[in-house]
Amino acid sequence: MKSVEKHNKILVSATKVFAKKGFFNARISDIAKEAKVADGTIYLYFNNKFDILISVLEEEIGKIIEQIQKAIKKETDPHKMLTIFVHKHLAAMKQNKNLAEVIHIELRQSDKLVKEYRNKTFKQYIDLISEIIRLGQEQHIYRKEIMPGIAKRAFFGALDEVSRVWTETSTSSYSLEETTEQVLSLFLFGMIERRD
Amino acid sequence: MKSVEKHNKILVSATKVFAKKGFFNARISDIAKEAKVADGTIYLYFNNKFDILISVLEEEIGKIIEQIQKAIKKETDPHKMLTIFVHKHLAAMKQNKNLAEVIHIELRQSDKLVKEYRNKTFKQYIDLISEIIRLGQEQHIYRKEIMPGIAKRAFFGALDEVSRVWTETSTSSYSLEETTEQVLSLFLFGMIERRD
Amino acid sequence: MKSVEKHNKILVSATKVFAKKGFFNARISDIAKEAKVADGTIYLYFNNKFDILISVLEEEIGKIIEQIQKAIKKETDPHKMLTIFVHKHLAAMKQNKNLAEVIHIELRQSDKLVKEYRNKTFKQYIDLISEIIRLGQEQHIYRKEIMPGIAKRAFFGALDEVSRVWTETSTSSYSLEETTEQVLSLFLFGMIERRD
Amino acid sequence: MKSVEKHNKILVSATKVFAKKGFFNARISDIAKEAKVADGTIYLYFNNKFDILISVLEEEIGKIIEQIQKAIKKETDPHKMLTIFVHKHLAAMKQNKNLAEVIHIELRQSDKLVKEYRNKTFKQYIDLISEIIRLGQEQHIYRKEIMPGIAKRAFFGALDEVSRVWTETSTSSYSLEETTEQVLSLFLFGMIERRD
DNA sequence: GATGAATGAGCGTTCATTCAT
DNA sequence: GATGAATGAACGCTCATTCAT
Repeated sequence: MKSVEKHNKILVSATKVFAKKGFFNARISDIAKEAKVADGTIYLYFNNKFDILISVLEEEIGKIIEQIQKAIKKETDPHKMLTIFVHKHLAAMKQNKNLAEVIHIELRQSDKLVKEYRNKTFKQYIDLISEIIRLGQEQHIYRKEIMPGIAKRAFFGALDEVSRVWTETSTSSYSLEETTEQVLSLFLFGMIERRD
Repeated sequence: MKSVEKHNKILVSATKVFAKKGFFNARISDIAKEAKVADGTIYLYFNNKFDILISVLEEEIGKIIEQIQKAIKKETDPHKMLTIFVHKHLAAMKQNKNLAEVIHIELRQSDKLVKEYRNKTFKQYIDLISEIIRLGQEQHIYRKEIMPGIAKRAFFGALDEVSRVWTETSTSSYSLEETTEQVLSLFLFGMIERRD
Repeated sequence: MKSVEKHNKILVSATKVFAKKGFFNARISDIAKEAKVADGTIYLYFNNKFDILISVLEEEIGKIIEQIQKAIKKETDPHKMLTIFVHKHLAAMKQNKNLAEVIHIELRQSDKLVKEYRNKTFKQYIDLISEIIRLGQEQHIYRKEIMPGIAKRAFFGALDEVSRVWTETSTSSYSLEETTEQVLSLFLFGMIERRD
Repeated sequence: MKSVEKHNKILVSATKVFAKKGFFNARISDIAKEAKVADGTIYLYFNNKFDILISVLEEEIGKIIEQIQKAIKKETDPHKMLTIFVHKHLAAMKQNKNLAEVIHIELRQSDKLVKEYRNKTFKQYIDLISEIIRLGQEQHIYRKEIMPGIAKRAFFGALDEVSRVWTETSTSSYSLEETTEQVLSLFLFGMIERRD
């Protein structure tokens, strides 16, 4: 097995273990067993336990973030951009449940390094939303009263919490399509019934 | 000092320490020092470290949840109910930042007992939102296409993430009033600009 | 309740608790609860936990030892003296099972103070046996080859182990009389069948 | 060092420490230091502190018990069997003083697991005595009035207490041979002087 | 004298990390 | 590079003892 493959195998195993037990309850030996390597081998690829978590965040989550960012930057229509954002995000969360769990749980950690990651890479991701909103406001599609700095948080929080439904329940629950449609509809039109 | 007061002092200290370091990095001795009691004293009031976290969730958060639930149940107008919910929730989060941090971080834990709490008390809290939405739908105020089960999550997720702004930054940032107004406006009217 | 009575009540309670859990597993609060006093009260009557054990040994066991010593010193016939020793010892062990348990278990402790007690008071008790044997040898009743220093230990060890039967089993098992008779017969006549 | 050797080294060290301080006063770090390993290493070979004691009982004592049992089963003459039993037991106690101390002290513990060991393996050992006595009675060598169930206890108690003399005193005291001879003579012929 | 809440030293145990093989 | 036995720092928790009431 090539070095890169082993690095990745450990990362995927760590994601699985972190998802199941949480970072602090996960043991290096759990990850090693899951990856079918010796405990010591892990330290050939990562500096320490925390480095593994950071790597999961940076590499695993990073890949998804990058994908979504790319897909959006091809578009110019704010509506379509938002649609892509919502759909891709929820799809990724539904597909890779272990990673979703890690995002839900570990991204909140009070740890300095985790906060750092959230403030750098993850902030860029969320800021995509505010950029889209601003774009929409410039094109007079979105209401100018909306404050993008607050709206981006509301939007991401909604997506995050909504996607949790798939990691919580093993039963089918909501489909990806209806969830995407609901969230978009909610943020675009609001809840109020119009009679015009 | 009366027993109840000391119980409470430890709880407040624990909330502060958990907020700063997170549950797993918090030491019993940290909490003891913060509460100005001996390590052993803590065990006169709580069974173990985890029991303290659960108590923070159940007692401290519980109080706030109860308050909000009460305030809402006096109202009958869905709009006013939502307004109260948003305002009270954000006000509580802004006022008690330590507790807010604990909610943001620890409520996500993969631990069984924490999940249990989230599934019991906390679910009731979130379900308040779906009830209000259903009420609004019956009164033809809210669009019938909205699925309350998804909307409640989006709504709570938005509130939760939005309120994080106050624990993250020490600078003034957004005011309570404008944040409340923004979130309400977003969920009620959506982002799309109407020209009617 | 007079001071002396409380002192005694604690001692009896301690004997019971030590018998049940052993010295190290016994907690001061166990003894306090058994004696129906507050934890702190115990320290008005004893210096520390170990002092209680020593007091049990010295006072409770001491009383019995004294009784037996007195009864024997009234006699002059070695046979009768041995008979009294065996009977009284076994009777005491069967009667006060908690105390018997403490003798069985705690008298062995490697602790310095316990060893000291065993070397002082308890040695005197066991030395009663060697004195009786020597007396018998002088009167040409007991074989002169018997070494009293070894025989006294064999004798006491036998009594101690034999009496354990009553603390081990809740069922009736052997009676006091047959046990006394057996031990005496064994040490006096040995096991070999004589055909004379 | 092979795994088995280290396991054994810890066991021997533990026996020494238990002998000196007693189980409850012995610290894991004492045993580790004695065995020249790190504290944590002990837990690679034993589950917990108590497991070490149980292992000392089962493995160390077990070896001796087995040896003696084997040696006896080769014999058919009750007298010779008893002689072997006494000699081997006392020899083992005199040779391995640490183990002797542990037998003297820890085998009495009120702990459930210790009692269990005493009731299983150790009982078998003591029952060897009653079997020999019964055998002697069938061959009309030993008096039929002797109750083997009581005599076995008296016999073992005598041996146990007699062997204590070597762990108590550092001075030479009694030799192995004279002690063996005395105990045998005592139990076979009793103390009474015969004039026939 | 009596209480029992408070104390804090002390220890068993865990587990991330190292390093000889 | 890979292993996994060994390490030892770190911490939750207990409980004998104290002392203000």
